[in-house]
Amino acid sequence: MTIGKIARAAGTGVETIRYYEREGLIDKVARSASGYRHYRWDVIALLRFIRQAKELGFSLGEIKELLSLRVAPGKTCGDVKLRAQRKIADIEGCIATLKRMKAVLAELSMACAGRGPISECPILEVLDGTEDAK
Amino acid sequence: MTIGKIARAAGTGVETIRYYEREGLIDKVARSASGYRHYRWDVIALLRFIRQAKELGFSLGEIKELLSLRVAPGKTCGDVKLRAQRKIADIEGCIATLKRMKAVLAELSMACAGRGPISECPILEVLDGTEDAK
DNA sequence: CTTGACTCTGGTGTAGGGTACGGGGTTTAG
DNA sequence: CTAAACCCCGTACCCTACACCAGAGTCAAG
Repeated sequence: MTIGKIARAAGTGVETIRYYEREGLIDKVARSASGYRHYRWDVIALLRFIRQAKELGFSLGEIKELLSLRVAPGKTCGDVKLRAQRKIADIEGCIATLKRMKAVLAELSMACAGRGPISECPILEVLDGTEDAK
Repeated sequence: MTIGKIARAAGTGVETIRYYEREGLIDKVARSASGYRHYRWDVIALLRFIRQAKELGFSLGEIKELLSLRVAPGKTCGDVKLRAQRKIADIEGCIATLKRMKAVLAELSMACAGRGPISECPILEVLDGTEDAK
């Protein structure tokens, strides 16, 4: 399996695979005499793993960590679970921030009739910060 | 008011102000004979406006748009309100995505006892995608 | 007058997650 | 045998919102 075939099979780009190799997410792999990378099938599963983890919000750095757990001696499910729970907490923090932003925006939007001139728009007034609307 | 004083007063960096000027968020301002930028007090309010809007999730590009609305002829509150509501929708989309991610992670986390060896970790198994866990 | 704090310009660097390009060598189908 | 389709490497570029730096000029206090 050359890199192009692996890429097509995993639904990713060739450059992406080389990038992951550079970043250490994928092991350096055997080369043919002419320098072509030669992959085994299981790399496809690995690439899928990476994509799934990315979709769950893990960064490539975190994914690298997750992958290294699999081969680290003495590591247990608990280590993986810890990462998952930390990520859940991250996501919750993110959601909370977004909700706060949304609440403020909703309030502003409410306060604005949507007609009248710009100069009297309560949204812009609050953004101007002349009255503190924390 | 030189740029440094404005920056301190507004709680931002000097570079930031010059950046905003380059990006067109702040008008080019009068210069002294030696080329120093010379600001009026109301620029502080403008910088505060930008910060508040950023905190509500508007990008600098969107903020520029908001600012240009203020001086555009014939624009009404409705135009501003529209932007606010679009941003609310953006944020809702973002929250929905995060909630989906969180739900999947929570489920995985639940499924993992947190003991046992890595090789049997249900989290890693699902990420591996051998069984489709969309 | 000197010193230190400030300002100017233009260019570069940062992080994240890649994509694109250019100039080569290789493999494979016809 | 040849042309298309691959592959290699290194580098540069995308985006955002700045931060940092060098080298030079300027301003205010002592």
